[in-house]
Amino acid sequence: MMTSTTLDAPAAKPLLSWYDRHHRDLPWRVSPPMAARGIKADPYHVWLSEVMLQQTTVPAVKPYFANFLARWPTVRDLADAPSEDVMAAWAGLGYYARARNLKKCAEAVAGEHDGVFPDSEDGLKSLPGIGDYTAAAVAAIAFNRQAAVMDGNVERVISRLYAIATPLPAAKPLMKQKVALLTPKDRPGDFAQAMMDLGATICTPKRPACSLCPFNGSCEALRLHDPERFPVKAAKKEKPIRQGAAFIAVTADGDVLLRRRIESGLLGGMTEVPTTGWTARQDGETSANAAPFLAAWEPCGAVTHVFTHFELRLSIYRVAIPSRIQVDNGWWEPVTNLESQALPTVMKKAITAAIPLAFKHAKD
DNA sequence: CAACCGTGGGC
DNA sequence: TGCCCAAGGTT
Repeated sequence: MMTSTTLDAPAAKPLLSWYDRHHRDLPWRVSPPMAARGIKADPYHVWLSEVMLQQTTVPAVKPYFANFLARWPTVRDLADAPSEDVMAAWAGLGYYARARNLKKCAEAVAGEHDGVFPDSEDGLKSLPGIGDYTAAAVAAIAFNRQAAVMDGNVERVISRLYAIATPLPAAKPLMKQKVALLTPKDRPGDFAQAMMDLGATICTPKRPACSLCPFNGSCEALRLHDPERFPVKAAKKEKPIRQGAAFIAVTADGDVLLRRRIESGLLGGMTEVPTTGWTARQDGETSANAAPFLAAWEPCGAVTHVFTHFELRLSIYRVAIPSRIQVDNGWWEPVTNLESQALPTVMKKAITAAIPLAFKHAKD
């Protein structure tokens, strides 16, 4: 039997054929059988899902996507919504700049584009929160444009197909070239989604199922018997630890003191309980003198929360007072209303440490 | 370009 | 259990 060391160049056809048989059914997706019945993708749905899916898993996005569409069926509805409502609806999904930009983008589309999304990559990329990936994805999926869509999945597939040894992110331009050469004029949206489905279900980071891959006859990494070696990434940096304290004040009526964080930076625009600054460890005392008002603050444990680039250790203090006290930049919210507030996960953890039953599905 | 920016699930 | 990772964008 003859063996060959040369591989056929990958082609889009086998991937699209694989996608027709093995595509995932997702709430925001017009799958091939639906497309065959003449159903078109709604750019608003595509855009909303793509923004939610930035660095976020499909299972995490599904309930948020359904809730957003139920509350704001069109991009104009979202543009007209109060920011507080949008931030509250986004709470728990993370990367809150996405929610702020989502609102700005909806306002731009509604106000400057007659409620119609631009149908070109350039037009889309000029909108808030839409970068290289999302512009290409919306252009391809919603508008059938021959755009080269490259996300983390595609990077992994491409890096393996061509055994690209250059580390990310330096290898991105080369990878994008390869994607552009592979992207077909026909069904570019399905091709993009197929590449992502392939990366999510077959060409996985660990233990890829190469025997099931439509590219297994033309994958250089597989030929080298080491697909997991790709993509090569730069070493990660160590996560520093920061400390602080959080203060949960409750009135006899069951109201909790809340504040709004500034618009920019970490958890920007979200709701919080009063806290100290979060600084690199300053031995022991996490100053209870930074409390929102003078009272007999009682320590009630600690909360650890891991952010993208640091670990936070919050000392929790609580106090029960007879009635509301006027506090600058703060307001009192009934405990029964906390569920509807724009509270990020770390704040729910802090509140739960002081008021165990504050949230119905609170963790211990 | 590198730092910043959340969260939850899987192994 | 700690680490890796998931449909990235902005500054």
